[in-house]
Amino acid sequence: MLPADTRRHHLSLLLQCLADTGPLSRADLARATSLTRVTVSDLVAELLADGLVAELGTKPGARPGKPATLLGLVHDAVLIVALDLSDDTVLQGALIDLHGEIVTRDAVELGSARGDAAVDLVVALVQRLVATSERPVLGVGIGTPGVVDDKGVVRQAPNLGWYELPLAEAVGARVGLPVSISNDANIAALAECTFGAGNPDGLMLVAIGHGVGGGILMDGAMLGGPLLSAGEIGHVVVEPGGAPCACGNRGCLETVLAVPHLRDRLAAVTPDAVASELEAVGTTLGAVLAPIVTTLGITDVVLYGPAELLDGPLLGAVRAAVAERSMPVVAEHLDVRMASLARDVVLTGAAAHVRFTQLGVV
Amino acid sequence: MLPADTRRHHLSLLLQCLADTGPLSRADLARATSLTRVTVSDLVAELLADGLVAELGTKPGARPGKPATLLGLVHDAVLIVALDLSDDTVLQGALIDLHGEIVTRDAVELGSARGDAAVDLVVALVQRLVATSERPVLGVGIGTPGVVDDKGVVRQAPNLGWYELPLAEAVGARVGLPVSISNDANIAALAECTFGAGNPDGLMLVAIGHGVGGGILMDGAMLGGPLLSAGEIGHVVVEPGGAPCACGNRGCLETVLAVPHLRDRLAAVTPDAVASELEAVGTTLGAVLAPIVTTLGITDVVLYGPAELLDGPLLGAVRAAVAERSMPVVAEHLDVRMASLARDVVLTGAAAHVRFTQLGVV
DNA sequence: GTTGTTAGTTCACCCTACTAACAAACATCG
DNA sequence: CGATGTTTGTTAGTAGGGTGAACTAACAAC
Repeated sequence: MLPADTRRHHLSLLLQCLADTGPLSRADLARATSLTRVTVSDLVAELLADGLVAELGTKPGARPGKPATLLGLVHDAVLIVALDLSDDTVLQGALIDLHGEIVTRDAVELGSARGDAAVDLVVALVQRLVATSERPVLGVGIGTPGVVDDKGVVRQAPNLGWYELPLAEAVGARVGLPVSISNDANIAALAECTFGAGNPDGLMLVAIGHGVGGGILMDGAMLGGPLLSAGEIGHVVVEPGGAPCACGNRGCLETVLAVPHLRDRLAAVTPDAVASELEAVGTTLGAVLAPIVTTLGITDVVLYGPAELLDGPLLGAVRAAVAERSMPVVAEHLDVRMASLARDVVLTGAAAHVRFTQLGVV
Repeated sequence: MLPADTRRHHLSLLLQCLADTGPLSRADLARATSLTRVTVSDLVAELLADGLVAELGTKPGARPGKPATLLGLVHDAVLIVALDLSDDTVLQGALIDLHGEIVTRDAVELGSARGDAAVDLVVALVQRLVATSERPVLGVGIGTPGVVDDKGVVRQAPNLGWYELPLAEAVGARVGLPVSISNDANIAALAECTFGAGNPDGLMLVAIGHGVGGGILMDGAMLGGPLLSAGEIGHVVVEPGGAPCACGNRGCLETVLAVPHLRDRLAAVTPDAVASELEAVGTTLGAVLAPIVTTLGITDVVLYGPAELLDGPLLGAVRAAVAERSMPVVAEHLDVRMASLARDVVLTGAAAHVRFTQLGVV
């Protein structure tokens, strides 16, 4: 840690205040951060020079003393390149501003590309988006399926044929920008907390798609764990000795809750039995969630996946099952709901991740 | 954050290196921390002046160049006052050195003291221990039952009659030392990782006594959560509609696993059925742990409580149940065992907490 | 003895944030 | 309307922290 890191930290503090509270004067910032007005002025000057902050005129409201000049975040001063690699066929990309608004979209067919060829596609997509941007690019954020460590090494992502691949380093070297990489579900949880209504002190996102994954934020941080697998709820066994699962075990939650299995199951019953089938699955999920939610004291559980399947009897059953099996205090504070940002959670989460790593803004 | 914090951080880095690796020379420290030799010398001078570090003579091994002088931690340069308030009748205290070795013990009867009277007892015990110490006291660490926030405010501890009590502030003001307070189970988990064999990246401790509590360390940090209740596994419902619990719900894990209930249950069966009873309880606990362990990707589960009940068929059944219901990758890396430090976990954990907050040494 | 290597220190310099003092711009009150 | 008091933001000057360059000290190997 250099003395320059102190300065970066203080710059982050200021940006964080402006992001949380809206426009403030230098004196306001000094009070909020308990830095000196002098220091704040100096730091603000740097942010003004970078264009991240702009003066918005004098503060309204008639009070004695020299009128304050308000400072506000310039949300499109820089843009973030965000990639979502969670789809099997298409790599999604976007340019996103600091408020999480998508400015431009782009995509590339994955085709049969795997391994290095897939990396080439990622780099090409990033470069196209960078070329599109009319503003400086703050960095590149990537959400990928699989296991990713905190240094941007993809430990394994079978869908893309990546094993022990230092993707952040590789992409960073080729595009000349800082690159942040995370697991898609973890990053979706981050998006829910950053741009949605999620509580970063205790939120779990359950991603239901081809498989069942998830991500957890506790005390403001994404959980990783020794295996970098925190949040991976899909392979909790719900039916010992049940249907075999790709993981090697039997009766995993994924064998019941993953979208393909869910659709198969619904197709096998009469239309008027659909609701009760969904409820049964919801109850199963709730029974798995209850120990987790109670033990972690989580307040937000967010489901991410096809609303036509999840947002109805299933969600209701989850709520009921969790409430029945949790400590009352926890159940009172708990909110089980669908993800608020629907389809772009991974993209916006990748942007949030970059915003955090580069600017320190949560 | 002041520039002085940078220095404190660097001092912590050096202490951490010495604690992890054993005696090192200044040049070794410079390499390990990637600070300059100049800076390390300066920092070391400060640590030498404080007595936290001592020169141990020249480094053995014949190599060219000036021989290095080894520096080592002085583990009893300062002592820590640690308190364990988890017992209903006696407040335990100890003086503990930086290695977690107990130097002196002391205790005070709680009697019927509650509220402010209990605080007085705590202060008296601390003052007695401080007076006993032949070395400077680094700080006071307290492990208490109940809910404690990160600022040392006891939100509620019914056993002691404390509600919204700023205990750290109160005790700190009266004894003139920095005070760190945490939940007893959380702090026990910390002890297991600091002085025992626990993995701080993913460990859960389950404390089984009068009630059932717990603490979790993930990614090196104690989990708190929005309700400050992370780890509280006792009130997960294992038998919907089962026996009523103090929490207001029915069929909580605590109604099955808490020591009094466990003893009652064993007393009601014939001696040769004891093992199978314990196994049944162990299986229940394993079923609760499995979703948590799998979803967090935890590698260490530690049981803390009476070994004659836990360390046998019950532990074995927990292992089996968790393994059956978890993802194979997780089960492979998982170790379910008894706490290694037995009866002094809370005391040593409190010491570890102080060591961390005051010196930054994990 | 010479050479090369490693450890630890001295010195001059840069960066950061702070205190003290001040100018600008406003409200309020007699 | 002018004097007074407040608040904002800036301009010095200072103290603390870390760094690179160069130096001394101490040793092995030839």
